[in-house]
Amino acid sequence: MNSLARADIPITYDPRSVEDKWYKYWEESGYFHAGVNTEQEPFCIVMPPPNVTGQLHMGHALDNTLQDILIRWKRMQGYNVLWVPGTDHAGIATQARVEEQLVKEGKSRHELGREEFLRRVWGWKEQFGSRITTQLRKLGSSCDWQRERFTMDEGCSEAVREVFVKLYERGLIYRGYYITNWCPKCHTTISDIEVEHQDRPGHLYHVKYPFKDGGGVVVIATTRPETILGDVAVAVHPGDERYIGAVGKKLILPLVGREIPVIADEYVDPSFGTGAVKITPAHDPNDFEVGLRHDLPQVIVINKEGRMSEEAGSRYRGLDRYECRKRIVRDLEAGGYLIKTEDHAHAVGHCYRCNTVIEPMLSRQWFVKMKPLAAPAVEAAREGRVRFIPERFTKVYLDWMENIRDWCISRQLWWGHRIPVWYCRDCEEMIVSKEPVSRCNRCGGTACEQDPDVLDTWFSSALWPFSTLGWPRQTLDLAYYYPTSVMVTGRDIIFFWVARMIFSGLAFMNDVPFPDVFIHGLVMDALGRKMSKSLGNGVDPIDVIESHGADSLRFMLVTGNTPGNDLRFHFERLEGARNFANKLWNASRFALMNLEDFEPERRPEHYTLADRWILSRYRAMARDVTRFLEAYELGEAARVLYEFTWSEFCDWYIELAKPRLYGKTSPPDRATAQHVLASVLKGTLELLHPFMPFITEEIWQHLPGRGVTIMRATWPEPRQELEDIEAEREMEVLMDITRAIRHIRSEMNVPPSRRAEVLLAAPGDAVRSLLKKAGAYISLLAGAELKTSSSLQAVPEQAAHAVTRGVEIFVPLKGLIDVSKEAARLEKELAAVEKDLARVRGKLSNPGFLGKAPADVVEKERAKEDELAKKQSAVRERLAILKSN
RNA sequence: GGGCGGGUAGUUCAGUGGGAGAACGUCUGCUUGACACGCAGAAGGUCGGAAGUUCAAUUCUUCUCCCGCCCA
Repeated sequence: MNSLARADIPITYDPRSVEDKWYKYWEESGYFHAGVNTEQEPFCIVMPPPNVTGQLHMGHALDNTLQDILIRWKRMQGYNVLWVPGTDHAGIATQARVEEQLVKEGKSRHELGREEFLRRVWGWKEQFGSRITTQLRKLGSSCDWQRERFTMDEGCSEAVREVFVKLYERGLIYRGYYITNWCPKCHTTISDIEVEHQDRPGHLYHVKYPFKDGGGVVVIATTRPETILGDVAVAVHPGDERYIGAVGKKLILPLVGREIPVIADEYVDPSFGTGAVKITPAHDPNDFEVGLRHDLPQVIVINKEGRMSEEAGSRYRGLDRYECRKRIVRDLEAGGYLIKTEDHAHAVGHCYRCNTVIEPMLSRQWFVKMKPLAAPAVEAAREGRVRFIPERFTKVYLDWMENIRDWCISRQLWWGHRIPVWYCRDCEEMIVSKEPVSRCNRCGGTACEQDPDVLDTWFSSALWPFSTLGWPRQTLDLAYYYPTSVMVTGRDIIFFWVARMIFSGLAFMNDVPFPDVFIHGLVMDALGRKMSKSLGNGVDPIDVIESHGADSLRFMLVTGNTPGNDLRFHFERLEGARNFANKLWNASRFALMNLEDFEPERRPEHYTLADRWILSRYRAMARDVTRFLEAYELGEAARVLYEFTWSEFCDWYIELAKPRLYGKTSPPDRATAQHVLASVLKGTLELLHPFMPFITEEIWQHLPGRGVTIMRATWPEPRQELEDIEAEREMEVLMDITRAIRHIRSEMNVPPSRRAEVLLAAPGDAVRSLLKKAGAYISLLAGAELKTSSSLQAVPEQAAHAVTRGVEIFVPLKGLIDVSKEAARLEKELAAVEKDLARVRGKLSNPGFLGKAPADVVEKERAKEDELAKKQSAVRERLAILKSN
């Protein structure tokens, strides 16, 4: 099908009838698939894996649109392009969803048992695992589905075990009894960065602790009085004169009666509260550290349910921690211990998953020792081997990396990679092994049990850039595609993920996983709020795709957005993108309607000014698009395409080409117009393809001289020989004059249907010959009958007037002109000209400007002065004539 | 408390050491042989405030106010 009869092309673009068809074609034709070819330069991205049982949200849509743009662009540039897709097992989130299901059935996971529970989760994964990948296809993501990976597939699991064992052998993984962040709802430990600090109103309770030997009290201030039950000391700053005599003495713990010492520690901030701090090593991270330094006992008074434990004593045990707080406060008051209660806002840690208040808790956990791993990762960023775009995120990354704390990696969950460690029940030997252990290698006993915990989900994601390429096996893919080319992800997971991939890559591949990290912001709702389930303000990308098309969604997400900055979702902007798609569709429809007898092989003999102009503009646009893409300025690239297509190609070139295509000039001229129209449209579609893959393919397939797919078309290189400065300059003049006439017509209410006589006085030879050559453009686009001369013998009195580019324009309007209205218009014009002129002359009379500004800038100002001065006198003369009547 | 981002037309946002831009909205006029998801025209801004550097600052520096985010 070389062209379509007019009736076959719908007047409005309908993405629904187009998108699925092309995606299926691309995927089935294997156009997304890549393989090693050492003759070619690779370009590789691994997709940030979405939650396997989740569904596509706007963040994914943005992230994958940006990746797909880079991927499609590089593929057209001739790189060997691989985009690896995959999904994440999302430990806590997925397990929580399945547990919710169980609750509905009136069961718990413990009733089911580990094995049965895991069967249920895998079933859940099977049920929903293809939902998000289907949705990614609807978006147009051109990833290699033949290489789709899952963080818990066999290869990734092997990588996880390998890394765990290697890190353990290098002494970088240890097990210890430490304070960690416990979520009483999720029933697991979480790492420091999974804790979200939110400012909450609370109280600061001042409580007096009496000395054992009579003689006074020490007043402490606390926000968590319930932890008094676990106090083992009171600490003061060593330099605090208020407490010099107290250090070393014993206090009696209120309500409990336990003897506790007053100790001195640098950690205490003497300016906060009373300068005396109660120490609860089992329930506060700072107190824990103090406890270690002073060899204090650890008294656990809150259990894993967030309730008071046996140790809390009979009066309090079993109470919820907040219930207990109330009772303690009452009891302190009754006992005369409570001195005062102040309002006090403070940051409280919440679980990032379920928003429950985190309980610092002592327990035995596995940790990664971070300092040795962080050092090379810091180096890599400092030396520029990893570059963040935008650059400012380097600092965010470095600040975190340089102050990093050990990473708690064990989770008290069942869904995830089980920790590859076994314990011998007989001799308590600990065996760290990649393979299952059934026999103790010390005592030979056969009662070996695997550690019940699983690893943090991010432990496996950290390996993603190389585990997906085959590691720990030394595959060809790994050798060819690693390091990958760029990581595209949101600013919210720089710590969680990007940082961990970087140190993991350095530790196990001896190289950074990617030289560039392209960071984007978050997609907010129209009011600038984060989209969230609880607010119900999320916009479903699939709904948007069904109503407006994936191309519109993609274009909307990418335009007007700068790297790293958040973006608001406005329905109006989506409509704008949809309108653009429709504009492109109709421009193409117009072209196809006029290309029926087009012979692509025949070279044009003579280009018109309009042809030379649009080809030159097209070249500049193609150059800018590529430049912007290279700089990761995707929004700017899209803007340039939008403006060229709409404001230059459609508004001017197509309009100028119409008479030629309608056969009103000559057959060869019609062929030339066809040639330019087709080639500019084709190139524009190709440049636009990474942004709007579906519509561009649909149109491109109808164009003469097409190939198998636009995906494999060659990326248009800006051809230098198309540059034509003279044509651009001349067209600017013609366009300005056209606009000036249109303006007058509109102001003077000359109906568009009426052709107006227009007199042009052009004293300059160059302008006059241009008008002679291409005045027809003005006639066509301004609906004017032109009469041109170097000067007018008889200036019409009844005429509207304008001056631009050294040309005086008169639109005679006998009987139609309102003299006072026209005079007012000209007065306004004159004022504007004189204001400009005064500013330009101010500059030109400044010796500093003349002496120091570059010559071309001065020259430009001089030219401006000249033009403005001429305009001023022309407008003045015109006013004089009007007023003399 | 520390760091970062933003403050530009009614709204949402681009952008830049030398003439303030787009989209949407508003106003006016148009069934012009691709498109009313359109065409043509217009109105609308002391580029948050102050000081400094410069011949020249919306753009660079400092201070300051407001909004948002991250970290402690």
